[in-house]
Amino acid sequence: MTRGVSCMTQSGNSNGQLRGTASRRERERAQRRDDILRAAREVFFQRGFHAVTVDDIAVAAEVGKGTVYLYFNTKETILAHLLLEGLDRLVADLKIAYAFDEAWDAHTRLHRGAIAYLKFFQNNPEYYRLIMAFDRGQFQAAIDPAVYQEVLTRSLDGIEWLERAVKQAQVEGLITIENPREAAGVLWAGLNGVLVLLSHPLRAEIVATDLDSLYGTMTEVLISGLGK
Amino acid sequence: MTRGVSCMTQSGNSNGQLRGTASRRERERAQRRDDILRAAREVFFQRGFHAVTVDDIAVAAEVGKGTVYLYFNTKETILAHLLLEGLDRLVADLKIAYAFDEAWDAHTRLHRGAIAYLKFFQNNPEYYRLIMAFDRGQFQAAIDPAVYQEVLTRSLDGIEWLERAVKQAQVEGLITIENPREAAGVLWAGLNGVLVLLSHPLRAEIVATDLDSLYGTMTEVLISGLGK
Amino acid sequence: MTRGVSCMTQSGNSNGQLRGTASRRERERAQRRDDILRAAREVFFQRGFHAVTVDDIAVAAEVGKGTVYLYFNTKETILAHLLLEGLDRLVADLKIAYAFDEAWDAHTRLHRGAIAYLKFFQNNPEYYRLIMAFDRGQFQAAIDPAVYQEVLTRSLDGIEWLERAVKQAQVEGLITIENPREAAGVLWAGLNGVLVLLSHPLRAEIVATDLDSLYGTMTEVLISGLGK
Amino acid sequence: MTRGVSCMTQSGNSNGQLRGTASRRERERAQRRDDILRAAREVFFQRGFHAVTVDDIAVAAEVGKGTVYLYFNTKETILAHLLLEGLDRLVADLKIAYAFDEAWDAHTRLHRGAIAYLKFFQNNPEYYRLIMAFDRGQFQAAIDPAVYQEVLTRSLDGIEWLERAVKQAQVEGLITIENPREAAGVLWAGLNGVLVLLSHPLRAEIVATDLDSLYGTMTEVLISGLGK
DNA sequence: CATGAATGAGGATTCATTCAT
DNA sequence: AATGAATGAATCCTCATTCAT
Repeated sequence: MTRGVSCMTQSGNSNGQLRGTASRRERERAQRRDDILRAAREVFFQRGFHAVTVDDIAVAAEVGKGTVYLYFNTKETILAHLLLEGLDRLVADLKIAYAFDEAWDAHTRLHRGAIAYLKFFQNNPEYYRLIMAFDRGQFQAAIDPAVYQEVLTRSLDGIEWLERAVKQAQVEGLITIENPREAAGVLWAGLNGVLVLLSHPLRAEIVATDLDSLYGTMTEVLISGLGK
Repeated sequence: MTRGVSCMTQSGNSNGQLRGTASRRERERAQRRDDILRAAREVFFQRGFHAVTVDDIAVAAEVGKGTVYLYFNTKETILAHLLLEGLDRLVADLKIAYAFDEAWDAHTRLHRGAIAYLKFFQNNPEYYRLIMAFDRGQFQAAIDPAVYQEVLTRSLDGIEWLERAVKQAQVEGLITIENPREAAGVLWAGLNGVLVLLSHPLRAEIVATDLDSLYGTMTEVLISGLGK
Repeated sequence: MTRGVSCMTQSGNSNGQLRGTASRRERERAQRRDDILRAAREVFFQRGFHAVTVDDIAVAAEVGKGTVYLYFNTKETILAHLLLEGLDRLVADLKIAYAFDEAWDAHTRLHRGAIAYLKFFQNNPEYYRLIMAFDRGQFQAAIDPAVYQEVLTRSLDGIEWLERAVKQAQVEGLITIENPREAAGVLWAGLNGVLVLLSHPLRAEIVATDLDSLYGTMTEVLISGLGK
Repeated sequence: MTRGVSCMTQSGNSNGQLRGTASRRERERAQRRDDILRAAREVFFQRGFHAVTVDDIAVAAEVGKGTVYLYFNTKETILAHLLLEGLDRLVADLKIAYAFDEAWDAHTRLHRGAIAYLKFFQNNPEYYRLIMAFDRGQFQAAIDPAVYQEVLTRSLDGIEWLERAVKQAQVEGLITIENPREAAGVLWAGLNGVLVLLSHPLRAEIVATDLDSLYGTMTEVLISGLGK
């Protein structure tokens, strides 16, 4: 819902229905674009960025190689759009989870946020890896600065919602630590730390613990610890 | 003699003096090997795995390109040995920090371990990134299974020391959570989560908090939370 | 009507007014064609044949890319027409200069021709380069044979006027060499040789002489030498 | 003779015989290099720079594609070396022709120089075209500045010898024009102008004159004209 | 043991041209 | 007539690895 709009490079045709040949052209363009992104998603997620050639994407999308370049300037750009896609999904999930228009208590809200993050990780492991790996290596250099900004902005949304929930928890006396940004950082770092550890086959083997269990424990430990 | 030893960076050569031409040959081999690893360390850490060619390494090591292949089968293998090197350092640091032959209380021991991990991260950011990035991407496939085992073994050392400290903390009543492995997992995940978050430029920007401060808070929160 | 006419840049359209929709269509076609040629002239002269894409031309002409191919079969054809355009201009300039309907003496006529050639070179350096470079490289193969013929025909006009002036000079005793075609060849080769040398940055640097001066000297030397 | 030495990138081993494996390596390298240059000469001269791929050169040289890049950084570099090769030959021919250690009169010397230039053109038409085309188009940008300098230097040799002969002609009263550089420019421009004209199929057709004849006439006309 | 010359598979990107609308 | 989306052939260059000396 949100994703489609926010990722569209051109358009901005928010008026829903379009009519005439111009609109059909535009719809076809959007369709092609989505075809290519879907194809890229498949092959990137399956075989990894480096192992995939632009030809592979073109074949999977059933278009010519040149067509891919008609919609995306570089291979990296395609990956960047998948990254944004993933971030969109995550942000959307978190928005629903935090639901600041609902009258929940802080404990419920924090739990819902934590659960939503875990679910996102479990349902979209490739997107999660993409988001976490972003900016590592020489990838960052090849990326449109606008995309970087976009990633930053969206990520800030997530952390700000968390911070807002933390403030509520402070009001309710659940959390006693002063600095809300630091408390939010601890929560994010702790929960994400579990995902990072267990998303890695080798480290998962070392920890030898069930993800749900460890994540749950971490949630309790953090909330408990933040409340002194 | 064993491979495990040979990848010690500052190899103690604790068996004293080797004599005769055979020993000189061996010493020269070890020297060459170290030269190459040192060179690889420099260029890999400076420019990244992909940007570096085997030629670069050979030039930096002042040996022929073929010589590099005399000591390491593939480019990936070299990186793997750097990874082991980093792990060696980390394990050595942790061993000193935990110092189970000392009669410290659990709180002190846990703190010392946490501080050692942070120091390692701050003093060897490239080694840390290498360790964390291990197994991501196409790297894992190209790696010698023996190295994988080695990494697993060493890492287990670290987690077992942590677990041992946790058990001591349970005995002393500092930690009330039942499963010591889970408690150790929470500690590792939490502390490492801070490092992961702040080792990433973009996320560091988002969190906008000082590393030492956040890491310290996390330590307190975790210990406090694990003690109910 | 004939292709030859259509490539006149400032086409005289000497057949007066065309009327009716048919004529309007035709005028519009001619207009589009000129738009494209004008655009091609700009971009080719500014950035060179190879650096320019058909898309660049289309954008500069403010037409669709397909439209370009409606008027010219290949990218090379467009260049060929620019070449003819340049040749048209040169021939027109020479015609005015030689002005065989005027009662000038041979010396004046030869001088006027020489000056006109120099002025063309100075006022239209890109056209001059185009004319001189013609047939070099792989360009010749991609060219319409009709264009080749056209170039040949026009060029012959020029040399024939020169020859006619030479014959007048023989009559007047200014030139004593027997074969008028050879004398004309010497004049053309000599004057053109100066332009070739000085139109080339590196060789201009080597010769280190002012164009006007060298050209003037050459003119005198040739006429003088041809008169024994 | 001169050429080989002056074009060698490395080496400078002017001591003739080399011994030992190091020298053999070096000789083999030089041999490979020459193989590639010879192959490039063939295919470039036959099909033109743009029509030739690096693969074509590799195949013709019977080496791998990578090997070509071991000796020359870019395709343009190869052409540049062919250009220098041609220039070397020309300069060598001119040196022999002018032979300033001989006690010839100016007329003889000028004639010998002119003839040598003509012979070079006739024996090495492709080299001549290469030299004349140099610096046109985008080629100049891709070239090593050192090569440009080299071309400049060599070319200056040629023009200086011509100038020296002109000065002798002034002393002997054969040439009365004041500025020797200008007189040399006229001679070079005139003779080269004939070659340019007749090296071009279309213009040769227009002029319709025998090269030897026109060149000879030009020589006489110029010398005669320069002497008043 | 040491070397470094040789290899050639591999891949991103461009662009002239076509053709359905 | 006009358009511009789609195509895919074409090409330069890199670099890990091998192997003869």
